[in-house]
Formats: sequence, structure tokens, C-alpha cells
Amino acid sequence: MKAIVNRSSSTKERILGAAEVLFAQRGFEGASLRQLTAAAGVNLAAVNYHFGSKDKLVEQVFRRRLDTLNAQRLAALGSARESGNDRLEDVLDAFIRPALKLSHEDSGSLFMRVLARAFAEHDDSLRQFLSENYGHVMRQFTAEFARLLPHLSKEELYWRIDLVTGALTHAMSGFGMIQRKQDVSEGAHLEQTIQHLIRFAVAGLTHP
Amino acid sequence: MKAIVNRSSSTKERILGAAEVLFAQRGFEGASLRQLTAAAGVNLAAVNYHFGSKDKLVEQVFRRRLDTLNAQRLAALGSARESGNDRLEDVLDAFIRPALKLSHEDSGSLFMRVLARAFAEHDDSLRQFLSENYGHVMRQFTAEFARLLPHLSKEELYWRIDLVTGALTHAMSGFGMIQRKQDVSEGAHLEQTIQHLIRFAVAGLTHP
DNA sequence: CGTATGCTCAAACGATCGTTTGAACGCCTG
DNA sequence: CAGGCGTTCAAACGATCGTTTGAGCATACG
Repeated sequence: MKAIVNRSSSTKERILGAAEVLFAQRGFEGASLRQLTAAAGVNLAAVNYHFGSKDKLVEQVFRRRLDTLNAQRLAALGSARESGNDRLEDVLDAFIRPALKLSHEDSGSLFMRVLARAFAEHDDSLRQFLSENYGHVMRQFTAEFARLLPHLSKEELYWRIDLVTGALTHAMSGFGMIQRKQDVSEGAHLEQTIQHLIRFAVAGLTHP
Repeated sequence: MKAIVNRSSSTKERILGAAEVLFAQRGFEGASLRQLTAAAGVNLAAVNYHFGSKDKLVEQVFRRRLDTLNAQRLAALGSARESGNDRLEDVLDAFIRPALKLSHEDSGSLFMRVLARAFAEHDDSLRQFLSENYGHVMRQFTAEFARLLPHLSKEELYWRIDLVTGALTHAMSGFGMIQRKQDVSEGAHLEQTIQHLIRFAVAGLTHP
């Protein structure tokens, strides 16, 4: 039978947390399991025991954040359509707000850097994993953009979406611009940043 | 005395070429010197003989492309100002055109992927190298943008420039969108792409 | 109590990493 | 021809990599 109290959850979580930090700092290949387990305060063998391999650990680092992130995105998109608030700004809000909220959490900004790395790396297995598990989210948003921008050709639309996502990924990976200002509350700054990114994205998508 | 015919240039060039390919594919840490020298058809020790270390090789991979790229950018910016064509579109053209021309060369597109990797990696030594050697270029263009967009606050301007450069870097690193179409000539497609990126950047910089 | 079970641990595995070494080669110069 | 020089080469260096092993520990269950 299984143990009633699964003590391994603590170890697993500490590994995932340390992995997120080190992957953001040194990359997937640059961060070794010895650095990682030392930072997490666990034994070296714990990674292979709990995750099977380093590659599986990388997948879990993505899953832990992207499962909820993309679920929130789709939920926000759905409720926007349902309530009739489905202008371009609303669709972009549904896409941007969950990611920006995540990047303002405890170590969520580090994950955005990990995500930016994954975009830059043209590693096929990683891209395949992301496409298989989260491709439908991007597809749904793309369809929504196509509906709201019917005058754009398919090629034109894809290109603009590509440029906008590039800008957002770049910005949210924490290049210093999206930092809390001292004289405004965290909630107010988050709202300012969201409106900022939405206006930029709208301009990039709708320009003549 | 020195050898009249420097035969080592062939070896050095082959190493630099192979390094560009493998760094783009597997990253700086992921590409080993053994893979690299095997692909270049040279001996393993040749890298340390000609470049001193792997890190120095990485620097030279950047230097070989960025020296001419940024020189072209500054030259284009200078001649634009000189001839009076210094609207926002012209400044952006001076910034984008040399990079896009490079990305259409033999293996130039691979270098743009290497560059995108460098942006994603928050490695301090690499960022310091790029800032020390090519920071003045970005500073000069930023000053030009500030002159042409005087109604924007400093913070606002930096943010927009950050988003635009993120979009351009992302797009030019070859995510499939900027590919030659079959039914247009290379020169025409290059011109279309440039105008495309410029219009996007103008929209992102000037939106109200 | 005895014994599975889940987990942690130190130690070692073979492989591969960047780098160094010293001999050998080809070529120019005096 | 002799000697020096720039370059290439196979081989080895110590370090570090991801992974595996088997003993040890604690807890839950018959």
C-alpha cells in the first residue's frame, strides 16, 4: 500500500524550485544535477529517483507552471467570449494577464526566463513537448485573432502574432523594464503593465 | 618572421563556421569541442591553439559578425542623418536592414539564432562582453529615438524600445515566418520584409 | 513482532567535458 | 642543407557530467 503521508512531496517540490532557479540562471545544460541537488538540500540520487532522469525533470518544471498558466488563459478567453467582452483588447488581456500575474509571484519571474530560454533553444524534443502539450492554446488564440482581424491575410496575421509574442516573451523574461516601481502598489503596477503591453500588442496587430 | 601565406586562416574560418552552426543548434554549453572540430574537419587541439579557449572562441563568433553588422548600422544611421532622411522610418531602416541582410546570407541566419540565444541567456560575462563592445551602438540609436519621440517619457521610451527589439530579435532568429517565398525574387522579398518590420516597429513606438 | 515499502544516502560507474602535452610535419629563410 | 617556425596531430590529463547501485533508515501493516 501507499504511505498515508507522502513525505516525498517536500523533496520533489524543493527539487522543482531549485531547478527553476538554476535553469533560469545557467540553462538546461549549464545547470548540473550536483549544483541543483545541493541548492535544494537533497541527495544527488533524488532527482533520478523521483523524476527518472534530468530530461523528465525539465518537463516537470514546465508542466508545473504551464498547466495552470494555460488553463487560466483558456478560462479567461472563454469567460470573455461568454460575457460578450471579446474585443481585441479582451483577448489580449486573457493571454497576457495570467502570464504577468505568474511573473509577479514568488519565483514566477524565474520561470518566465526559463520559458524565454526554451523559445531561444531550437531543441527539437523540447519544442515537440511544448507543441504537443500546449499547442492547442496558441491555436485557439490564433483563431480568435483571425476572427477579430478578418482583413489580414493568413500570412500577415501569423507574422504579426509572431512579432507580438516575441515582444511579450522578451519583455516578460525580465529584462529589467517590468519591475515594480517604489511609489505604486503592486496591484496598480501590475495593472499598468498589463495595459501597457495590451496597447503595444494592439498597435502591432492593427496597424494599417 | 611571419609566414607569407597564412594557411591557418582556413582552419580558423572553418572552426568559426562550424561553431556558428553548432552554437545555433545546441547552444554554447551544449556544443562540445569534439563535435565542433569534427564538423570543421580539424584537430581537437586546434581550437585552443588558435583561440586560446572555448570562451574566446564564442567571443570571436560574435565579433566576426557583429563588427561589420554594427558598423553598417552606424554608417546607415550617419548617412540618413546627413541626407536629411531622418524620420523614424529611416532610423529603423538603418537598424533593421543590415541585420536582415545578414540573416539572408549564407549562414547568417544561423548567427541570428546564436544572437537570440545570447539574449535569452542571462550569462553575465557574455552580456558584459556585448555591452562593452557594442553598447554604444544601441545607445546612439536610443538617443535618436528619443529625439524623434520627444513626447515620450524616458521610462516609456525605454520600454517601447525593449519591446520592439524583442520582437525583431525573436523574428529574425528564424522562427519560420521570415522565409523566402517562391514567387518573388530574393531582393524583393528582403525589401518586403524590411518594410514589414519597420511598419510594425513604427506602430509599436508611436501608438498613443 | 516481523516484514514489506518508500525514501535517503554515500559511493561508484562509465562517458564526456575542456585543456594540455610533446612529437611530427611542411615550409621558408639564412 | 640546416635550423627555426607555424601548424597539425594522437594521446592523455584531471574534472565533471548523468546515472546506477546497494546498504541504511523510518514508517505502516499483517
